Amino acid sequence: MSETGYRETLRGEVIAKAGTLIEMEGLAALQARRIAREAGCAVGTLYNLFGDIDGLVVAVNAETLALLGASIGSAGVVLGTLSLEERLARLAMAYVDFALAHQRRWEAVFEHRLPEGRDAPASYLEDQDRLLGVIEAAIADFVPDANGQRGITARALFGAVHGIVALALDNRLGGRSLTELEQQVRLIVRLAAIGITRDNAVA
Amino acid sequence: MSETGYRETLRGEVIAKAGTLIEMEGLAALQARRIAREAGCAVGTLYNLFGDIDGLVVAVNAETLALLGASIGSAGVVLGTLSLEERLARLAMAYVDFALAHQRRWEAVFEHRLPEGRDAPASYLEDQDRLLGVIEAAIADFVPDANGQRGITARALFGAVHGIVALALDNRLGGRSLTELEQQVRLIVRLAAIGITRDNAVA
DNA sequence: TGTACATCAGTGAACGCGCGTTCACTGATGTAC
DNA sequence: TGTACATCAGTGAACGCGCGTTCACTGATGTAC
Repeated sequence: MSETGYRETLRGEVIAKAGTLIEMEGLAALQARRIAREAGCAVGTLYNLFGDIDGLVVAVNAETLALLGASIGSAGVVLGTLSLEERLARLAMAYVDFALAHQRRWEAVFEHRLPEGRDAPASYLEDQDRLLGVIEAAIADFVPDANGQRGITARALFGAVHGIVALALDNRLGGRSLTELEQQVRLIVRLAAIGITRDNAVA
Repeated sequence: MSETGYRETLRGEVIAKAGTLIEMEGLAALQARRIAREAGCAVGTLYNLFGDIDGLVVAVNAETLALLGASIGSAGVVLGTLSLEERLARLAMAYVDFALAHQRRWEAVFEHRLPEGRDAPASYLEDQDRLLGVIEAAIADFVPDANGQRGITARALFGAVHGIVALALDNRLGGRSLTELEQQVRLIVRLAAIGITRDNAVA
């Protein structure tokens, strides 16, 4: 379908440069003049390609989410016949690794706010669903799907790990060091795995 | 010691108005002219009182953290002889209630970044320690303190609940509705409680 | 008590900067004849 | 093939705005004599 013309290429390059810039100096460094200079195009071109700066940020964030999805996805396909705890640990560590490897870029996904009334593109939701799908698949053997229980569990687990990671990244509350981050994630994963197993045994 | 003079009173009023403004319209609405107008003082006065706008934000955030600390603290003192799960649930719901009641104000604590090289006041850390202290006290009967295990557990639990709440507040990832938020928090708390109990029984 | 002076928190018009955004223009490419 | 014209992505100087911040000034309060 889409023969990648010059326009597509340029667009991709700008997104890549913008991603790097965010990764290096954070979302606030993504200014029109700055990214134009670093991507080697004119300021006006950014507006041709992305509408406005928010559009560029959204494009970068979408790519970031897709990268995370791919990362978690690869971790998900090799879970084979592992124990529940080990499955959760693999997925959680994939998330931790991604967040640490793309720290500021990952923060930007949550930091950026669209102006009132404008909302994120559909791909955000799709990537989100794909992510949760991987988790749901990983726990499918252990959690029944009655009443959407499996979905709730997947979301709760994702949120739990996310929270621990987020607090560790800006150590405003909670996390002290990277070792502690890993300890905390492994702990919550172990507790959840035990809890899920016992809970089903009882119920 | 500090007779609350006019200056102290004014300072308190400005912080209160700024808190309300953030609560209503978010951190971005806290502009010098705006807060000066709403607090009924001159722009320059803000600089006399807080040094700069970041100083004002820090003051508001410190107050927010103190309020949360008080809230969790009150929940903590009535745990009596409740089960572990019930204890964790009470604390977690206190957190959820606070975050929902002061949504944008609470987001501001995590949204605001001090300029490079300047760091948050000591009171941030103190409030953080107080918060974790409450959680540690709640789990003390169930988690041994060897190797700082209790502290790790407290942080992990806090982070887990925080993550679920944070994702629910901006529903970019994870949380769909408030009912789901509550379901997820109750679930993670139950799983953790079961996990902690069984883990100790086994180990 | 009255007067002259010092102090200093409070004031707000004005400054300067940096940002997102625009738009008249350029020049490469495609099309018609 | 050659010429004239149309198109349109790309350009970047210039615009305008809104922000944080400053600083010469005001006037209320405290102090000295």
